[in-house]
Amino acid sequence: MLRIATWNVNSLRVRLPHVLDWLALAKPDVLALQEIKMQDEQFPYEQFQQIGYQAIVSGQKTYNGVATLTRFAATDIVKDFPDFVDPQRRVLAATISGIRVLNLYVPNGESVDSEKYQYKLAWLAKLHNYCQQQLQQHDKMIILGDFNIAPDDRDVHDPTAWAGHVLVSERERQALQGLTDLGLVDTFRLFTQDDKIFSWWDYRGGAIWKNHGLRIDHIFATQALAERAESCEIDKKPRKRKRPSDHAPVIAQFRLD
DNA sequence: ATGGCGTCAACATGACGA
Repeated sequence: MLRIATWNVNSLRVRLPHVLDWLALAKPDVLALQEIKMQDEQFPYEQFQQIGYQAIVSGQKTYNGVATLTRFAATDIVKDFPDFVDPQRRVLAATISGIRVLNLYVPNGESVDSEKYQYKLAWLAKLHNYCQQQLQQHDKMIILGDFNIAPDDRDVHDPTAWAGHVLVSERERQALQGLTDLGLVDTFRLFTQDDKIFSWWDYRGGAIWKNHGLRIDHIFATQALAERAESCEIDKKPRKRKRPSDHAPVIAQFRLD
């Protein structure tokens, strides 16, 4: 059995108590964190070590930064897409228990007419190439993180208001479809076709209490793993605590032999 | 139409996020 989760914590410094509490309750084997907003030297390795997790980190001051906590050894660590020089720390690949685990913080994109949107699309093209290359070497692969893309209108609280905007725009959705075309499966949709289930809610306007959100945090898996998937769920409880991240953790469970 | 909320770096307020 493998329990693996993803959570954009929006500052690990601020959210450390929530992360420690959630690890104790949810007991994942692996937790992919995004937006840790700290450098490697500031990472609280000891506090995770004390509860049985080792950490691999690609940190960055102020913005971005990803880390993967794991109960099992992590090898073959990669922190950049090949041939893509990027000071922004958004990628962390490792092999854990024979599974290639790719932790991602996909760029936000700001708005569809911005430079940052072009960066997002270019970044997603590099991701596609990297996945294609990795899939040739690994039949068991999990790609998880904050994708900053809602796959379809079921994943959007108000599709009319959001139509054409960044996070739901056609070109981003096509990029995500490109991963599906490579054989990667959105594990959440193996278990429910319900609409209005979200992983992110705006801090403003009490969005969590009105369930005004988006499903933008995902756990994709290759077919070899998808057929062993037992669940994929979003845990809203941490989002309802005081001083929360604006994202909730997503956790999937796989049967392994 | 704008800001709405939170974090960071810094010490005022702008950048950034989604």
